[in-house]
Amino acid sequence: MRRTRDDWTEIALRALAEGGVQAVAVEPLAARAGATKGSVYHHFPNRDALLQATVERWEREHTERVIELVESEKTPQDKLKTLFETVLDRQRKGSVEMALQANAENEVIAPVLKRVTERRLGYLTELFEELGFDREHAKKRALIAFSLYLGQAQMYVTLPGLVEPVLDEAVQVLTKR
Amino acid sequence: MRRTRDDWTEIALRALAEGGVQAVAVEPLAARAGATKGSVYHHFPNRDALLQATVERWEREHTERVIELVESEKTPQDKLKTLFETVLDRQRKGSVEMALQANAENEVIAPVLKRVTERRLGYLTELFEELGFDREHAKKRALIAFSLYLGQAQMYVTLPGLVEPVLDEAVQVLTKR
DNA sequence: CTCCTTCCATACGGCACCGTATGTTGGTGA
DNA sequence: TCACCAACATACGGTGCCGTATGGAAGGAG
Repeated sequence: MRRTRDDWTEIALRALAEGGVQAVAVEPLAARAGATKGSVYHHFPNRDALLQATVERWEREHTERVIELVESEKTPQDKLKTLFETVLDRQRKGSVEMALQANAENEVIAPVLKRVTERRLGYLTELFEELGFDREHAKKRALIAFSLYLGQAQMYVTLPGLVEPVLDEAVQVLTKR
Repeated sequence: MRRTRDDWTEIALRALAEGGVQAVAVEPLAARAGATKGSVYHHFPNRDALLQATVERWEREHTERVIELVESEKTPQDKLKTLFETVLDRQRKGSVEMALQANAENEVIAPVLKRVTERRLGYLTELFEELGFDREHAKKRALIAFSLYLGQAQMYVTLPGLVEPVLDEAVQVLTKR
């Protein structure tokens, strides 16, 4: 069976979601794919290059996806709620997002995470401006909302089951002037 | 130079803060301490036992510390603000807290993290009850506040500098009914 | 002093993963 | 159909860490 570069990033992406950055390792991945590392090293110069291609693929494919999903809602409140709900859905089967957050200081991951975060903060800022906040306050709310998003995701790892019942309250708190 | 069990957990604690769970490794730690792993394995049966003793020491020494610090403030608002401010201080030199959060699914770390989180949520719930919320809403606010705490800490890793200006707003948002 | 326990160094084997070097195959164009 | 090249497999050496086995030093109890 022949494999392309994209095949490997896809396999790596799955491993990343399930086992974290550590699981993106050449030999285990190759074994899992029924191949040998000879194939991987044919497509990538080294492990970091594979990791980088993988997280950049994730960046392309998933960054806008959350925003698109959220944008399908009508009211800003519903958009916010949808945002937080995706947190729960995503974390269930293990998520790439949390795997990256857990390794935010990795030199390959850091720039990707930075770009994605800034993109999302920008979007959230617009959202709060729609809600009638001036730019300054909208920025602050956006940061608070995104921090809350991250925190909820983390909490879901530590103490699942506590997060769900709190979503409406969170949205209310965030949108109240 | 003779070393005690506590000496090793102290060294491990420093490594944990600076390099994460991965840095709590027998051989590097021994080298760093100017000893050999013979010493470590004399005091601990294996690496996991060292890690466990280390995080449990952290639990004993640092869990209550945050709460005590926060309790020194007068008004509930000030307490909340102090809570968020400690996030910033702590993260600067690398923190044990974030190292644990990044490895929340580690079987040694998970139970410790769970206990600490529940303890803090309990405290926060009381705090919101002081603020006049009924128990039900206080619980929700506590969860929101703690999620925000975690998220801010994580954001501080990814995009430092954005967090500071937002603290007052966060407190206002959280305490508004 | 001497014995005995505690503490530790040294030396070893083992595992998991990285990266390289080189041989092998299967498809493709001329 | 043959020559070539991309796409592998295989085999090897290297590194970092784990854990064990064993002998030696250092300090207190007698």
